[in-house]
Amino acid sequence: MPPSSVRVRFAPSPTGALHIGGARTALFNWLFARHHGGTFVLRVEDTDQTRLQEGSVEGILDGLRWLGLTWDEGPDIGGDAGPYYQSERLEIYRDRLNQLAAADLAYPCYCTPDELAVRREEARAAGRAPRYDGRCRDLSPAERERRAAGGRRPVLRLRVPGDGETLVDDHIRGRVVFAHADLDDFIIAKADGFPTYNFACAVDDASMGITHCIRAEEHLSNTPKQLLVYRALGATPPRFAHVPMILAPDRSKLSKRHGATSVQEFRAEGFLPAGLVNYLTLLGWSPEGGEEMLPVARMVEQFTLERVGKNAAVYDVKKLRWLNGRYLREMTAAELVRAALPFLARRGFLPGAPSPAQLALLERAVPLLRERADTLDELAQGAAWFFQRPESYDPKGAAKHFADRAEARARLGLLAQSLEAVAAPWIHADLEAAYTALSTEQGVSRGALIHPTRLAVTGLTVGPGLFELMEALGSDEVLARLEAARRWLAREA
RNA sequence: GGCCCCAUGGUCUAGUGGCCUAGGACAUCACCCUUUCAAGGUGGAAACCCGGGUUCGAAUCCCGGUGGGGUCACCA
Repeated sequence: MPPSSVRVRFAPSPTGALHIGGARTALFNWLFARHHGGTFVLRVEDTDQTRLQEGSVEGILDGLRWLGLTWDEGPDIGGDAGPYYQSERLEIYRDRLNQLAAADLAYPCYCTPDELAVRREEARAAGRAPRYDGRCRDLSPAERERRAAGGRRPVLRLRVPGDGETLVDDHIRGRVVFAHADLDDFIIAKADGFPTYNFACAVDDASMGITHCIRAEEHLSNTPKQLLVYRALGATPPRFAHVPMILAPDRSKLSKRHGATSVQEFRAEGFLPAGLVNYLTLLGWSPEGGEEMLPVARMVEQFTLERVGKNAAVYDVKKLRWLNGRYLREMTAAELVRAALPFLARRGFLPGAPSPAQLALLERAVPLLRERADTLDELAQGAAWFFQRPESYDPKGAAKHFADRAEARARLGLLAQSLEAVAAPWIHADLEAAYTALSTEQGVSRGALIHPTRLAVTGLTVGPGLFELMEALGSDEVLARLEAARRWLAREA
């Protein structure tokens, strides 16, 4: 793909974790940039000093990296359009602010937040739109001076034309018209001198040469304001594309009470970056061929804004799990071992730094385990029998397969005997042959041998194929567990 | 409440006036496979929000209604 002039950005505010909605927005921007051979810029929108959260930027960058969404310019790597923290771009805003004030395109407003809040409430109560009433709009220089002398720090408001309208030509939604009458003179600089979102965003997108602004739909109604800023500044706006929101299963905005919402949480639950990325891609976008599972390269190749839908998508963890499970099953045993290690350690099955022998053991178990796991944590969970001997036997299973204690004990003894005759290291085919022979010899079904064994060895009634399981565990361990089960049966009899 | 966006099965979606007896995927149900559980395979049930237009013909275009969402901060 030839390099192009496409420049897009993801501009998170460091007030928390990387939310899946934000991750999806970042992903679409990234996909768009990569598809067009353009540039993906990361910019930190930290103009609200009161809402900064310790470690948030690191968390967000980390989440993005984990997902594989690499950026070409950003806070940590710099770039020609820097700095990439808005808090470091104050001189730029100051300059533009002065420019607008000098041209009387913006004016100082001395109303306090409290006064504004009161008036807003009054308006709301009276059924009127809670908009700024413009009382500082035409203050004379003398009046301004008087208020300033009174100790009031003004904010700066953009002078919005009272009539006319602003057209947003959205790449996804088409032409959306906003009447200026519905807008008010919004604040572009706070009393502390920091710019507000609508101003900083426009200034930065313009000065950073952003060509396409791809963001969540919640920003659509901000767009006319930003367009007004561009106009006042005499700058050319980017092309806008507002992607649909991601909603919770009850169609409300996604929040904590809906379970995992941040990328970090999904990561901690054992989801794979490939699974999450693939799922997120399918939320609001669909490939031409309709395939569900796409490697990143294919997404990049296929991604266009034309195929982004308009309706909000309800996030469905079931499908995420299904996709994740498919990616899990596509990994090699070695990759899976490495990925599962932290989860195994967290459950106390393995030390954080396992020995080569433990690793080798694990590599034998993982192919068995992954067939019934959709996440890394589920895989770890399913590995319990592998690392620890059963402390008890599943009650329902015991009621069925250990009903007659004496008989079960005898049968397990018989089983142990014939297993001892199988040459170590065990191969599952040999084990199966031994079971088949014994079942013929004893005149019982294979199941009558298999089920009690499984219960004795794992304590469970469900799990991987018994013979593969025993092969992975090894003769010493299996025999020891069989013996332990017989002792238990003797005790319980 | 004002403004704005949206509307295909439970969920994600394909569909851009005839190819639609509306396709795919997840979930669900049944069956098959089978030593259990999964995985896998096969099959089933399941949708164009409603009402008006336009048109020979509408899921597709227009209008209205309804419903959902977003936004109206010195947050982003």
